[in-house]
Amino acid sequence: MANSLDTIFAALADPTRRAILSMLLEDDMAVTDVAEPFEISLAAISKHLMILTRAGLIAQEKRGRVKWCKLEPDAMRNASVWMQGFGQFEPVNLDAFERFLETELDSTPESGC
Amino acid sequence: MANSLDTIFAALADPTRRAILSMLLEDDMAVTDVAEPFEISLAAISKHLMILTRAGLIAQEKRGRVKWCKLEPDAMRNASVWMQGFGQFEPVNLDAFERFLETELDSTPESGC
DNA sequence: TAGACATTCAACCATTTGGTTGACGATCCC
DNA sequence: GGGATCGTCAACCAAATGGTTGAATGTCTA
Repeated sequence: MANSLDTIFAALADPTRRAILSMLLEDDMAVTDVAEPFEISLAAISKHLMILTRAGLIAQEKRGRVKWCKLEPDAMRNASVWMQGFGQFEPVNLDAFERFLETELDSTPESGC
Repeated sequence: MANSLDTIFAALADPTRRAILSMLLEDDMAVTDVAEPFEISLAAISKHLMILTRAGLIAQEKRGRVKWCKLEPDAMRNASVWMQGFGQFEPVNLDAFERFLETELDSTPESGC
């Protein structure tokens, strides 16, 4: 059920949840900090995080009274691979590839060993 | 509005719609033929096709009384590019990349100039 | 121990979604 | 022209979704 394309794409369909994922791209965050930039209630954010967790897109770990959220790349990769099957019939994706490779090269040194 | 990540991911979240997209990967199809393998009504299929069209994932063209559906790869590529941004912080996607590049190399000669 | 903080639970609400059915507008063909 | 075929529209329905609020749980700290 986690990592199924149904739940992954449904999770990605909401702009709030995509924004949360982008925030987590920078760093792991506590639930309260995730909620801070949004107008909606903390309970609503909690639900969004539950949906992202069930989709396998993030993982939550409780340390003390704080629950930390971090990206879990596998699920997104699964969906990405599925989608790439639809790119095969056109000579596309090369620019995206180049941008990806650049980012890869740029971030490798500072991401450390 | 078409090609927005909201509508694209929402469209991809439904298994029936993903199955339709897979069918269209093989060939363009008329609405009735798209509906044939499914248990649900033709009207329901028509709605699914409308959602896929509004998301920019397919295009529909009416010739005579038959409406032909064909894949429109741009929208999916947009979403795919967005998703690839989440692969950058891990040394992943390389296998998918390799598979893609192989397909790319295989299909380039026959896709012509 | 008491209070503050972090997070979720439970009940509720409005809207959207995915499905149905039946009627309808086009179009093909006899 | 008239019947079959293709597809959508309209009205309806049940379930899911995204939000709210208030109470509850668990944990830190003074």
